[in-house]
Amino acid sequence: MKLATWNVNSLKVRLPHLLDWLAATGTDVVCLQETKLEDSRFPLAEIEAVGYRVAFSGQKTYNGVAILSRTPLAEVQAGIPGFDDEQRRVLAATLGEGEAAIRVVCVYIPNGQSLDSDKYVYKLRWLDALIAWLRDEIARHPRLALLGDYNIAPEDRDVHDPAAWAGQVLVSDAERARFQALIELGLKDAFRLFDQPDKSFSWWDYRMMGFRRNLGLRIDHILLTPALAARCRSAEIDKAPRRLERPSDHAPVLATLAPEDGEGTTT
DNA sequence: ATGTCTCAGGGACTGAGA
Repeated sequence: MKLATWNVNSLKVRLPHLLDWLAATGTDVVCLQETKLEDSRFPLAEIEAVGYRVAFSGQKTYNGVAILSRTPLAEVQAGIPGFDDEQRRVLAATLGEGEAAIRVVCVYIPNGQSLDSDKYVYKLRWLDALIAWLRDEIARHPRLALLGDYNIAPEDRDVHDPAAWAGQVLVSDAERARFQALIELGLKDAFRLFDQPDKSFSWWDYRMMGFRRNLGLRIDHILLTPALAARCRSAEIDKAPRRLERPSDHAPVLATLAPEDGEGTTT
């Protein structure tokens, strides 16, 4: 089972990339961020036509999240319960049933703009609400995957030039402490379960020829509870869509899970 | 290198957000 996350930076613009990529990779579940589409404008028919069920929570111009899955989605939840937020940044859904059910949580964590911005205060508050909610959610769903654009580079090795970025948003101590709090809920960073090339990034600024010079950050992540991490066989960043014409500024991140014992076998 | 891309409003370009 291939799970993925991709900040598409406008689903309207990136729909052809997404459909090509789904066909090329055979991804089973993908979490999208920055769809930037009101729900009435979501390209439901085009996506269903290629064999995916969809849940989405969008708004005009900004934000917007969606989950695409080859199997049905249940218990769909938009937003963090009890956290009042106009911005469409969270969507959760359950795949499968009973013991084998997997809870998928798609997040578009606020960018924060800069350390002296109100948006940074919002980011930290938002992360605190996410952490508190996930504590309960993980207790209810031992098989949980948290996928999305975290807008946090967890470590210096996730930053092309840590000295240049020191003290900036996306790498600040307070943000990294929140990422660590997620890890302390028991979640594992799927990408770091495996040896990875140095200077592996998932986002590159459109400016300064950032992608060609690999001036990137690793800010898109797949975190897995231990039950899912034990089944994780590989994780990678797929840079291919970033090389296309009119790319998103983010590349998709993937994790492959082995079937659970007894799952997918015939008798 | 205030660098690029997307979107809305409004009907050309500007500003916001990232």
